[in-house]
Amino acid sequence: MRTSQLLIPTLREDPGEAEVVSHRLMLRAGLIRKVAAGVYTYLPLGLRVIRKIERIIREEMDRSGGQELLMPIASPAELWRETGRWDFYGKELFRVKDRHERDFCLGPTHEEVITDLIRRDVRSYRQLPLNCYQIQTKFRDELRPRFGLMRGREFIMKDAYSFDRDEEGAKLSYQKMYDAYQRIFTRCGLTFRAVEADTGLIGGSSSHEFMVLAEVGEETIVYDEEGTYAANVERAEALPPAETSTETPRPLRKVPTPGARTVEEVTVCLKTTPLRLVKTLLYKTPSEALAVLVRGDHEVNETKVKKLLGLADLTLADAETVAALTGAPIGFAGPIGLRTTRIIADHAVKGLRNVVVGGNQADTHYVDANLDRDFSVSQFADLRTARAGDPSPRGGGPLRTARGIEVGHVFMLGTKYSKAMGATFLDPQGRERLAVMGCYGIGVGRTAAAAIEQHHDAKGIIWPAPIAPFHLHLLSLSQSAEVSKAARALYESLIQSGVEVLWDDRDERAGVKFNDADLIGAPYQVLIGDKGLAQGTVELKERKTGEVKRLPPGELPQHARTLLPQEIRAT
RNA sequence: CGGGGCGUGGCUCAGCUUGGUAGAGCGACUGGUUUGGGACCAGUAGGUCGCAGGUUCAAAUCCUGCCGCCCCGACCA
Repeated sequence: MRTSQLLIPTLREDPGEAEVVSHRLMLRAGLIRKVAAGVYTYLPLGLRVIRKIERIIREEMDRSGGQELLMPIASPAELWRETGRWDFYGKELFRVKDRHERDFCLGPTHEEVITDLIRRDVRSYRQLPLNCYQIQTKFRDELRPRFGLMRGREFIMKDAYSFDRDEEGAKLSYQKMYDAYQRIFTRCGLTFRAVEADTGLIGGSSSHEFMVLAEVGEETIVYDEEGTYAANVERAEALPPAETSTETPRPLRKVPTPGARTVEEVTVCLKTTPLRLVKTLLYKTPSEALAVLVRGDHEVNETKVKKLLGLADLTLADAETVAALTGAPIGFAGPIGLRTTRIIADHAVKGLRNVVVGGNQADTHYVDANLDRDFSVSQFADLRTARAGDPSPRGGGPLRTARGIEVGHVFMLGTKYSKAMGATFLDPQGRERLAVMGCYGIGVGRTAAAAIEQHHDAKGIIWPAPIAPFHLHLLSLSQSAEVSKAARALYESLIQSGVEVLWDDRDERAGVKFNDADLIGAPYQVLIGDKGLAQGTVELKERKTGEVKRLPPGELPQHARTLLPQEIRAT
């Protein structure tokens, strides 16, 4: 295509609203424009990238037995009430009313809609297994949309749903998708890692996230060097400490700790270490107040607490609640004499002796408190957040942490949705069985953003060839008749040989074209200028390395094809 | 939800403290000179200063409310 006829509004200056690299470059290179917070228009160049990614996804999904369908964006509240997610999903669900005041939502994901379809039209084990997918616009009213396509309120997502006769079959379906995802992100040119993940609002028994490793990633992952364990920190297991204290319990004492509210302040005040402290965090759940105990140097993992208790909602208690439970302001809560029965604790608390805890009285703590003698705990569990340096739960070396962008997520759903919605089929014996489900998502726009995060330099984007908007950017460097003629001929012959070429045929100075080409980031540039033509050559320049080859224009189409990835050459 | 910041031509921003005829650079358009890394000269067009109300002889500027956008935080007791 020709630049003079395409809408590619590149920006010379950095837009004020963009913070991270991918967002900035997408705006500057003319890929996207914002319509509202977290809502974007895809311009021609941006859409080409989206389509490239979608195409790779379709090929790999189809190859793995998926079949494409398309579900509506709007769905009625009734379906969501059946699974309880009309309430459970909370404020993130984009809700709308029709003219009759009936509730609808704009789908953030489509388990309800697909399960409704399957329960109506799939009756027999003969129709299973089934894997249906779609690439559709999704809506999530994010608490904080940010970073352009990285976290939008409206975004394009591939979502797939598998239905199997039994657990065994479901595992197979899951594995197929897991493998397909490996191929998809590899083909997109990404450096990524599959990690164990929390299942969040989707639910189900287990899941893996596909994380693109990048500094700006919103997720933290932990992993061991041996590669035996990698997980989202929300989920990462923390092993109980190997050692338990053998100290002799000393008598409990109440001591003044004026103004010492934080672990830091208390340790300074009492000249001790966080390892000898037990923090008491008070939470409110929809039904009760709850105390969670962790060692002073540890952090409560709220995801784990929610999961343990089956809660959708968990918030730290406000000052009022804290006062009611402890009789003290925030900062002095402790398990001794606390006005709640529900006290749960992290494993690490169990082996401690003679610890410091809050006194449930202003400016007061207890020292030499001991479990069972001075306070009791109704349940021990893994409730803390894993951190760098912890032993790997799979026995490998110490855990490390990294940042990741979640581009894909695969879930083993089990029968959560089929049960709630009655998606059953008849097995060979004529017995009614619940379909066993899985679901699998990929953020298409986020994948594009992640690719830019991993592939750019100071001048602009450096697209991996398979998802580049064009393979080659042809720059005619002057308006002379010779250059125009040669460029046109080359443009035609490149198209003939199947190369996707963007020809900058504008009446612009060479510098402007160079800068735009570097910004837009096609993997290769072809420069045609009067100097080169006088010697019978054009220049082929690799965007990534800046390496230049001079060759006669006639040889270029042939040569260009050899540079393109196998899968593109084949098309 | 809390805190902070911003909203002035297509873009980046100045002007606001101390009210008095709305500015710059880039971009666009016209003509000319240029032409291998964001040219130069001359000229032209383009803004209800986010919206509403208030104070004032007079408001981009002061006050109030609302809307939009960006960033940080959302409690580790």
